[in-house]
Amino acid sequence: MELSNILFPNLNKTVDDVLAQYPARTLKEGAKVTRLGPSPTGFIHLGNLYGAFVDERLAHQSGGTFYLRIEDTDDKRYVEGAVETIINSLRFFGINFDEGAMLDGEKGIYGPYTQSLRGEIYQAFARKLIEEGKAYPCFLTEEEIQEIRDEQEALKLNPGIYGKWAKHRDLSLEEVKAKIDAGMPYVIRLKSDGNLDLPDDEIRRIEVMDGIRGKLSMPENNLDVVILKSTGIPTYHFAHVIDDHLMGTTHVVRGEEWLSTLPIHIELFEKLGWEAPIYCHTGQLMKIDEEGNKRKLSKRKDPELSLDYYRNLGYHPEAVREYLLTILNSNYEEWRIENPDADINEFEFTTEKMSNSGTLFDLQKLNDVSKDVLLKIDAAKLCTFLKGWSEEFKPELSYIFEDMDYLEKVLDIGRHDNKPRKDHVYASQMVENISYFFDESFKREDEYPAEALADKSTILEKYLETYNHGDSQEEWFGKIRDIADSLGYALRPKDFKKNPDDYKGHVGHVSEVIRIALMGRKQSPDVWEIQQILGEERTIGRIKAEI
RNA sequence: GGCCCCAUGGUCAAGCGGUCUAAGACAUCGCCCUUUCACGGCGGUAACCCGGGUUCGAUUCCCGGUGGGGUCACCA
Repeated sequence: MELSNILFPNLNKTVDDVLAQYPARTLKEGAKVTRLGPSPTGFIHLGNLYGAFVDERLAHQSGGTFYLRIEDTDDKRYVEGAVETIINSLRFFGINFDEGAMLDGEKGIYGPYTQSLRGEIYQAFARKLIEEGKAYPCFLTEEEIQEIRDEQEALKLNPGIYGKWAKHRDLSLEEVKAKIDAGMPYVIRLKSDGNLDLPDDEIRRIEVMDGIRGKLSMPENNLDVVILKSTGIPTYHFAHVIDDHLMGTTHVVRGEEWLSTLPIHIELFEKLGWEAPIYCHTGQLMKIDEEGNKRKLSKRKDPELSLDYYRNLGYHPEAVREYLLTILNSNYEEWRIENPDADINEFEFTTEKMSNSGTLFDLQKLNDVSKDVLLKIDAAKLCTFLKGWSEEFKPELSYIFEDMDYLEKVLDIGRHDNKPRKDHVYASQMVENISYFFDESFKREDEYPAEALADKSTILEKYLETYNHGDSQEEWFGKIRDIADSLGYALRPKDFKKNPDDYKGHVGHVSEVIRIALMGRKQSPDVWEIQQILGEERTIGRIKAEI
């Protein structure tokens, strides 16, 4: 009896069967096939988005294919509904898949696109490797492996199962059979040809051209890594190699944390007789916290790293997209300045222009980018965006959306001048910014200026007396100047600054009184414009209330 | 600790041996515009990690160090 039959008694699928199911892709010149392979933990973070953007751009810019593969080989981590979350989150940011796992099943002929459904495929290849003597069953228990590790540590050797430490490498057929009959669990390990126990200059090195980093040189792999777990499920390493080959991936984009396992993957490709895809190892994403201190974005649990964090605050997806592109490709920002209105798709994204060192996530930069992005979005769309955000995160703010025409005017204040206002940054900031436009949220936030406090009521009374809602902006301000003048305020701030003793204050203080009465704050866009939107009734009402 | 990646101002970064008394953007500071704010304009502060080479000449190439990061699982 063959070893492979003992190990895979019920496996009918052969490698040839599998290969026949996966024809090579017919791609036009230069077309790239990329993939996103998230594990379904239900947690997507900025780093995933960052990588996904690279994948998406590379594929769609070249007329290639971008597909979604669910890498659920770690059963402990599966979270219900995670796939939907992944797809929806990415869609929100404008990233759509052409193939692979979809909301309504699967699309494409290279499936199944969920690794847990591909068990026989991996097993078929594992069996082939065993038949060729390139892999073997290993019965080492957790305790035994720990003992090996301890011993290696004591000897100051690199830990791991390799060389003479790979004790089950050459088990006889009988030994294997006996252990299996005894019910011992086992894994399948790669039988690595690598040898690192050599003088430095004799160690074989692998050389790989990385799409982002250029030439990479590192010692070959020597570890007998697990390719099939005792459950028969493959490890990431094995699944990656099999899937990306079968599914015709041309470019594998992943974080630099994978760099150190690259030799494993290269050996696996060699053992299987396949050509490896082009690897693109991106730098890590880090961040600056609110206090301005820098800190690296830690692994998975950092809530500030969650995409939801930015959704919650209400960043517009276009803004996040634009920002990510500016840190993704060093020449993007320049291009954007030269082509302020060009479609994002017109920018030619290249891996060569990608930064290969860790990038600090800069919230201030995001905000700055966001201001410009939001300026280009017309008010009606902003309303829709704001409404969508509110419905999801701030339903209590529904009163804002009762009159969408009103909201549209509010959001559009000062946006069409030569020097347009850039008040809008993100949704939660916006609703806070415009809160005084709604009686439900209008409140006095600032104090009246000391210079004009004594005249407050007088100013407001006079303002009311002469108020005419139909006044032009010039007429309107002329009246304020009259009030200021009659009460002893300088008409020009400079005069007041020069001779502060000659005046109570200046015209700015007078209009500040009006501004606070109307808006409750001393900073706002142009008062006249706001009054036009507020309407006569509400304007007069607020003035009266403060007298 | 072994191995690997990375290294220009506070941040993101141009630069790929001379054009660098080192670009730009964000942040910051000052001035201007101005009835506030925002916008905008002008200007300022601020950097090639260190040490050796190679070279007529190094920010740029090589080596070493230092620093930061990653990785050493039946997780991805």
